[in-house]
Amino acid sequence: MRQSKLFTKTKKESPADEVALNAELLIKAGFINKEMAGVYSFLPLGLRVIKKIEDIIRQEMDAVGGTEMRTSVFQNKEVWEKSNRWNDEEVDVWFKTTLKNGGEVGLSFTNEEAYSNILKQYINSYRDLPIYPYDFKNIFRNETRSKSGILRGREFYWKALYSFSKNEEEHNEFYEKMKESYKNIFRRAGIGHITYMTFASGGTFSKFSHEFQTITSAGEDTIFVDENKGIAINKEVYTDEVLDSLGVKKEELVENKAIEVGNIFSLGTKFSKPFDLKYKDENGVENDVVMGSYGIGLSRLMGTVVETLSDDKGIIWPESIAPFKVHLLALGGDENIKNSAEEIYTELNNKGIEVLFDDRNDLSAGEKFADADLIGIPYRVVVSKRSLADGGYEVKKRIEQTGKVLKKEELIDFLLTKVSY
RNA sequence: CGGGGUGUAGUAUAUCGGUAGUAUCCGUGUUUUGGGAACACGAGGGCCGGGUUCGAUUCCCGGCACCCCGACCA
Repeated sequence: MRQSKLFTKTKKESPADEVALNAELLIKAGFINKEMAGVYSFLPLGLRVIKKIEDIIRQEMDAVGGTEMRTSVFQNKEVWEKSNRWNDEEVDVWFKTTLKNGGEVGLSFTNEEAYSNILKQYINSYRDLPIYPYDFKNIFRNETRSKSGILRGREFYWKALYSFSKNEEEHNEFYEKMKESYKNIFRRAGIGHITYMTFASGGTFSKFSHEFQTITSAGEDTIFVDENKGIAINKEVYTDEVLDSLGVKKEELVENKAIEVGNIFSLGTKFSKPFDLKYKDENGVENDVVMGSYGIGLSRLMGTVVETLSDDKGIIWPESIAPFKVHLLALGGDENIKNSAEEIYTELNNKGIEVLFDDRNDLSAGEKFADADLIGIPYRVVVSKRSLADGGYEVKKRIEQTGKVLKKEELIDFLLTKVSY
């Protein structure tokens, strides 16, 4: 993509109405636009990041047998009355509105009811199970206080998968798979090293739920990390009894602030009962379906990455979710430079490498460098009088201070080298 | 929802009961091009409603919006 066609521009000044680092950097760099408290639009660069994250999650969900679908945002009152969650006393984050004919509808704040209601028609026999439908969608929560930029919005983008299993054993087997799946996702998104599977309160049907908590001072939760075991315990279940049952020692735990980027939860029959989700087994006997829920906030994950990976110049995107792999800068207006830049731009595109090409005229080198640092694309390639005199193109990683000059073929080889996540 | 704070050009800010200033951004022109270039000219502003006052952006009251702390949640 040519930067001359990218309508967003970077800002020098930090927004006055944001304190959160993620919002500050994402707004300055032109990834998001604030609409109101807790509500952000995703601009071209921001949407590319969201899509990259979505692709990673989709791959991992499909790998465990997930089937993607899309539930509606408008929610039917009658469906939610079955689980007694239409009630404002039970759920205080509903956005509700009224139809012309006087009927009420709500905007999705979670998906258990929608899935249970839909799957009711399709689950009859043991042959129909297990199944793992999931979707990506915008979720609406009327938070009393949204905060921290895109870490906690009133509208946010998430993935939710629900597992429908024949029994506890089958459920548990899948649940364990999802633990690994989630670890893969956060590793691939570039925050695996600071993200811990965290034991949290479980509800009626299991002792624990599992949260995936990323260490950051911007976090809302307090967790106790056991570095050796690679796990953590949420403050909400931090008791001697729990520590004993997990076999961890208090003196080996380190307290940290963290943000919950995902969670997995055993639901048991909490929803299959009210929705009458049953199946006949091989003997013709009716059994309750056993459910689980598995959520990830994609917009929150994006914010978490920014919150944890940046320097004083701007964002440092992990290659896996960066809006582009390469930021190509043409410095100066010589025909030689322009032609060389156009040439490499075309070749990289042909090789399938995503390039943001700063082809803007009349901008100083310093301004292009500053923009590149702020936007945070992993590889910066410079074409200039100097680079051409040195025999080619200067490539520098965002995380490194100095680059090197490569010939065209060397550069292409270098950029084509696969990085594994 | 309790507590605290803030509302001034697109953005970030200053001052002031009496013509609202600066930077950036934007437009035009000339000169620039390896770390947010220089000069000149130009365009652009007081959240809403009420009150006090000769006069309110400033003081008072109400509202709304936004931020932070707490409570609550992916």
